[in-house]
This record gives sequence, C-alpha cells and structure tokens, in this order.
Amino acid sequence: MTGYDHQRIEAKWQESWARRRLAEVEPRGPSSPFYMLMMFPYPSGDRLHVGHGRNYILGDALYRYRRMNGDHILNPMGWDAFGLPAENAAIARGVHPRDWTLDNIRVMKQQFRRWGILYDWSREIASCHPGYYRWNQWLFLRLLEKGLAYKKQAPVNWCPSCQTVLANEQVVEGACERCGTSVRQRELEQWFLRITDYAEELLAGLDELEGWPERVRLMQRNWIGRSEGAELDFELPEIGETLTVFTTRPDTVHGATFMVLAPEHPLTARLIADHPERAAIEEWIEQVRNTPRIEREEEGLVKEGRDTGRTAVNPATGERIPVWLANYVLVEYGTGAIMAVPAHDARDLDFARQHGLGVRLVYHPEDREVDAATITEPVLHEGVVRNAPPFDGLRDGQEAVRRFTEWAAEQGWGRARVTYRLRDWLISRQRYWGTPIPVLYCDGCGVVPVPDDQLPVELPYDVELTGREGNPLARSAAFVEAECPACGGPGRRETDTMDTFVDSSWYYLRYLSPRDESRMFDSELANRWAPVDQYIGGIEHAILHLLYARFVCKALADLGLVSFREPFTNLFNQGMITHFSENSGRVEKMSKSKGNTVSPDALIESMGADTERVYTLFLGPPEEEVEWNDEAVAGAWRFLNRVWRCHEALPDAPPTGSADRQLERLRHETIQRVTGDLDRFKFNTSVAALMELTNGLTRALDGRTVSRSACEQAFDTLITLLHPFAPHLTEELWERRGYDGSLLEASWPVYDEEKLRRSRMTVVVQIDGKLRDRLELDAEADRGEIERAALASDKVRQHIGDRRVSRAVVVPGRLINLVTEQGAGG
RNA sequence: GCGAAAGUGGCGGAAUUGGUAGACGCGCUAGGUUCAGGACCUAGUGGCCGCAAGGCCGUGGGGGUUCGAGUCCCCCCUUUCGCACCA
Repeated sequence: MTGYDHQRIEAKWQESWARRRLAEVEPRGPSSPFYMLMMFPYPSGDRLHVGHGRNYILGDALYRYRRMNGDHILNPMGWDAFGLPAENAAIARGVHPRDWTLDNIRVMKQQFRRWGILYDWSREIASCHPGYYRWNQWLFLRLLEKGLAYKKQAPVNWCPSCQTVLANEQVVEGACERCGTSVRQRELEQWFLRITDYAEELLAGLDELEGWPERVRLMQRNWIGRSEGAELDFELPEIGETLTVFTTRPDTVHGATFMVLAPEHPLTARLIADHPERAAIEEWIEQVRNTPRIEREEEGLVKEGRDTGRTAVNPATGERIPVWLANYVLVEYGTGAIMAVPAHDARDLDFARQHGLGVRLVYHPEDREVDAATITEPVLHEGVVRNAPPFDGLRDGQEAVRRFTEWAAEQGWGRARVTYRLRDWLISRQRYWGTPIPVLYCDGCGVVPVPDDQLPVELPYDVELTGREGNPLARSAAFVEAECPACGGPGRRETDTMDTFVDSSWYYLRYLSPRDESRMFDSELANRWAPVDQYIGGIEHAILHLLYARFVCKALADLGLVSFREPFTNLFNQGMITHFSENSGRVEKMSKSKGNTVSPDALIESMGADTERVYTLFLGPPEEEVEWNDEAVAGAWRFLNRVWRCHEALPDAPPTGSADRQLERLRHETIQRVTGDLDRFKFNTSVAALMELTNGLTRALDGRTVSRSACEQAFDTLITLLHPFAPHLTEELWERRGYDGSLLEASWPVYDEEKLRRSRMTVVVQIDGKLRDRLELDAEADRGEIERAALASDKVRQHIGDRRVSRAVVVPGRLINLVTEQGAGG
C-alpha cells in the first residue's frame, strides 16, 4: 500500500519499546495504584489472528491511556501453560508438551511485539514452571489442612480400548475421538475442593460486584442455583430405612404418589435385593451409569424407570406409595431422590402417565374441583388447597410453603433446607501436563501430604506420551516410587495432576512478586495493589474461571493471606470478532477451525500494525460481537495517512489565521470526547472523534485559515490523543515534531471548559413538535429573545398561519417548541 | 421452557438526563487530479413526491405517556447469547 513508511517506523519503535523497562514507570499523578489484568492466555500458536488481537489491542490502548493520564499502573502478562492441548500436540507430533508450550509462548510474544503491545515482562510468569506450580501445591496443602480439599469417588469418561480417561471434549457422540470405541463411565477416587462451603458467600458477593457486567453476575447466580425448600423424611418399612428427599414444594407433600431414586442412590441395592428381576434391573442401572454425563444431561433423553417393588410411607397421608428408580433423577442434586407429585409437576405427571401411577391433587383451580384421573396438565399456579385437611383453603405461594414446612417440622419428619446446584470443584486430572497433586500413599500411614520443605513435587520431563494406558506419570517409576515422609517406608506418589483452573485462580497475586521463592505471594503487596481494578477477558470465562478465582480469593482471605474477599473489582468482557467463512457461507466467530481467520502478518505488512489496531478498535462497541470487513480496513489506513500528511503540511500554514478559535474549540471538544469515551471503554467513538479533528485540521491547512501555531497545537494534541490507538505512527510524528522522549511520558491533554464555549448557537424551532426552522442566535440569548426570534421567523409564521401559540417550551441552548392551540388540542 | 441482551440507511455503527435521528467509517454517484493505480482531493448519498423552493414519511410491528419518544410504559414479532429432566 502506498503511504507513509509504516514498516520502517513500526520496526524502529518496537525496538525502542523493547529496550524500555515498564516496571520502572513512576506515577506522575496523585493516583492510587491501578492494577489492570488481561486473562491468563493459553499459549497456543493457533490464536494468532486478528480476532484474538482484539482484547490485547484493547488492553494496550487502555494501558497507554491510563499511563499517560499519570496513573501508577501495573500491566503484567504471563501464561496459563498447562493443559490438554499441549499433551495432544505431543501425542500427535511427538513434541514434548513443555517444548511445544515454550515455543508457542515465544511465538505469541513476538506477535504482541508486532502489535505494539506493551507488557511488563519483568513480571512474566508461566504456570508450567516449578517456581509457579509449587505454590499451587502449597495452596492445595493449606486447603487440605482446612478440610477444603478432600477425596471421593466420582465418575469419569473411560475409553476401554485406550485404557485412558477422556475429557468431555474428547468424547464425540458417545465414542472416543481417537479410536471410536464406546465410552464407559468409571468410578475413580478423585480430589475435590469444597467450593460449596462458600456457595452462600459467592452468591451474596455478586450483589456487591457493581463493576461486573450484569449478564456475568446472572450467569454465576444461575450456576450457583440456590433453592429454598425443605427436606422431608419418608419411611421405607420393608427395609427399615428412611429416605430423605429435598423439595422446593413441601406444600404438595399430600400429592406425593410415588418416590423416585437416582439409580446410583446408595439405597438402591437394598431396595432391589429381593426383586424377582433383580439381574435385569442391575443391568439397566449399569447401562444408565455408563451413559456419558453429557448425554445424560442432553435434552430429549428418554425417561426410563424401573419399579423396585418396594413402598414408602407418605408422612402426610400415611399412604403406602411405590418406590421407583429413574434416569432423570440425578444423584448429585439434592439428596438424589425425589417425592413425585404428578398433579403439580410436569415431569412427574409424564412419568406417572407412562407407568400408570396414581395422581392426587393438593391444589385445585380456584373456581372448580378437578378430577385427578383426567388431568393432562399439572396444576401449577393460582391453586387453592383441598384434600390436605389442616390447610384446606390455603393459597399456593410462599406462605403455604412456610406453613407446610413448619407443620412437617413439628411432626418431626421435615425441616427447612437450602440447596445449591453448585457442586464441589473436581480438580483431579489423570494427565501428565499439569501440577502434580502433592500427596503420597503409604500402606502404613495412608494418605500423607508432602511436607512444605519438599515442594515442589516436580513433574518429570522424561515420560512417554502415547495417549494410551492411563496417566503417563503412573508409568514413571522414578516419579511414583518415593519415601513416605511420615514413616520413611515405601510410598507411592499421587499421579493425578490439577485442573489448570487452579493455576489461573490466583495468578494475579503472583505477578506482584513473581520471583519470590519463599512464599506464594507477598501479602503486603497484594493488599496494596489488589483487588485488580480492571480485568479484561472473554465472556467464555464468565462462569468457571471467575467463580473459581472468587472462591480461592475467599479461601486465601480465610487463611489470613489477603485482606479482601473479591479478586476483581471491574470486569470487562470484550466481544468476539466474526468474519465471513467460505466454508459455511455464513458469518461466524473467527477461528482456525472454521477457516475464516485474517492473518495479522499480511495486514501488518501491507498497512501496518497501527492500521490493524485503529480498525479493530473502530469496528464497533468493544463489548459486542463485530464483523470484520476486509474492505473497511482501508479506511483506517487512509485516516492514518491523513494524519501523516497534516504533519507534512504544517510548515506551510500562515503566520496568522481567521479561524484559530474554531480549530481551538474543536481541539478542546476532541479532548473532552476522547477522554470521556476512553473512561467508558468507547474506543470506537474515540476514533471517530479523532477522525473529525483530523478532518478539521486538514481543512484548516488546505484553506490556510488557521495560524501555524494553532495548527501545530491542534496537531500535537491529535497525536497525543491518538497514541493509545496508533502508537508507532504517533511516536514517530512526536519525534519529528522535535520533542524529546516517548509519547508514553507525555501528559494526557486536558480540556478547558472556557474554550468549549461558543459565541453563537443554533436553536431549533419546532411547531407542535415538528422541526420547522433553525436560528443562529447569540449564545447568551435568553428565553424571551429566543421566543421573539422564533416568532419573527418567516417560515415559522407561514406554518403557524392564523393559529394562536398557546405555549412555548424552551430548552436552553437547544430548541424552542411552539405549541399551537389546534396542535395542543388535536 | 426459563433468563438476558438486542432490532436504526446498501453495510459497520453514532445519538450523557426524553430535546436537530443517521456522527465517524465502508460502499456508491458525479467532478477534479495523476504516466498509471485498489492512490489522492471536492461535492453528494434514509425513502417518496417535486424542475425547484419545499412537503410528506421514517429507528422491527401495534398501542400509550409527553409540548416533544430511537430513548420511557404495555402488547406482539424477530434475532443472538446463556441455562435447563435442578425436584
């Protein structure tokens, strides 16, 4: 592309910035520490396209702006380096996960440099480094001490042919993605973190997080899924047990006509022990168990059930009701069993009709009594209780729930109870590329934590990765065999590694003292800089990562390591960039797999990184999804070239000019707009304002209407304001203007209210709300003068005709609306 | 099904508290400039009627509040996103 020599300029300034040490920046203003953070990126080379550049460019623009504004600001970058893709790449290509990861980090750093993105690399961390992950292990041990880490049986996806555990994403239509074998569910002992202990606080804390997008808070609320209800006890006389269920509708207990247990429920075995078709039922249970989780949670799963032949006693009516097993009841939620009330629950009614089970109504529509045998839809709202003697006449609602719960409690078979959908955090991964969980197993001592002074438990480099036969760590004798720290006898190391969300749940604290070998992080620094003022990242982390990070923050606070309980004060989620995809013929999210990416290299070569940055930010509102338009990029390129040409034209500006005040006002307006817009993340309108200033300056220079000094002042303001968007070009122009030092050290311009004032104003004249004329008046004109001027206008008089003006509404500085009698009446 | 957000020119999108709808950019049209260009400059560009002046209509659809509604309220339609046998 013909234009200014962007390649030479960009290379020159990238080199200059690389020599800087951002850590040494001192605050110029009286600002308090501002801690800005991008989400911990996964260093996969695949993400290098303009779609992914968006959040880094956005973060860099914000960083440069806040810095120029005089903020004491921290902007670190590091790598969420563990994870499954590295292990897959290793298996597919025979590269070691560590080498693959480090290579990708190198490529990504290079790309950041080409985008002109500044990070404080002295704080760089990588979670796969033992100096980082030893603190995952240390944290785990503290949680273990507090009872927040524990082990229990949990199902995993198991490929019988590969003899290995599969992640959900490795299961394709119920089969192993590698060999196509049907995936089975298998129970394994696994490590969990007790996030549910914090469910209530995690939920309540959301109300205080006003700097977070409402949709993220809502997603977290739904994920935690608090529900109030009651626990009710049902006797199982044949086996002499009590079955406890959770229900949000204890007020419908009289309508419970059967019970349903999850097939995995602990009482199942005893219930079917003497069943004549026990073998068949057990086979069916096995089949349900083996249905992969994802499928079982999918919509449209066929509801299947089996009668245990046993009965329970409905504590409200004393009736004997059948006990069933069904695949739609989940063992993880509530107590893993429900009382089925077909009259008032659609799912239960479905199941009752399917298996010929009884229906009993508690609530009836207000105006009539309905027959249980004939209803086809459950009675859900606005009902009135009948057939539940102590409560007849009571209305459906919270009051009813409360009264029934109290009643059940008085009789000793029920109690109020809150349940959450949130489950404990399973951190065990049967994988190589992760943080080893720091415990050993000893025949004599059982589970033994690794003592702190023996950390880190290092991940061995020398392992064989095949993707088969379980965790490669388990086959490494050098790793597994270790001395028991308690008794000195032979022990076996835990071979499970941690979920990478553990790494990312506290990394923001490690940035503050990244090389400290004596502790996880420096609490004093943490309390000074954190919580993070501004967190930037994609919406895809709205639930898991952000919830885990909040949980770990609270746990760290309870360990006395930090004095705050929420890690991120303000959260910004940038939207994805979409692009037309040749493959599908549709506009889709930009990604390698869809083949609709735009290479930053080609773009940077033809029009430069500054053009890519400006266009990316100009594209649309940053929080929304926006479509990349290959043709429109040229608009940003033209804009930057106009700026360049303004600089070339400056020497030709005349010594004095008639329109100096006008340009000066535009200059101040632009400062006001850009500053306000950047504070509100409105990068797109900031760029528009800068284009307007450029157009104004171009016109002034062409028309020779503005003095050279005023033009120069406007130009200097322009490149200063433009710097966060187009850093290379503006640095070059700043130098060519003869200023010393980087624009990064220049102060952000301040506007002057006085200079924004106009001597004339445009007043719009409406008649009955319709625009009829515009008047140029003195800015000082008062109500009366505006009204007189409006009534004096020929156009206005024509439109009013012989009607009478009954009222005049004046909006100072903007408009006057004349209301005529007919207009007001009609 | 539940929840949320959003519907504005040919396109991406502007429009603090209700106060000139369409900023800025792309595209398009005409003219200029250039050896040439996918370069640059100038003017125009929501629709309809009109030679023009000007008029009428116009922010998904319908109603309402108001001197005044893209903006607020009610109903409906569409799209996108999130969640879901959650007892």
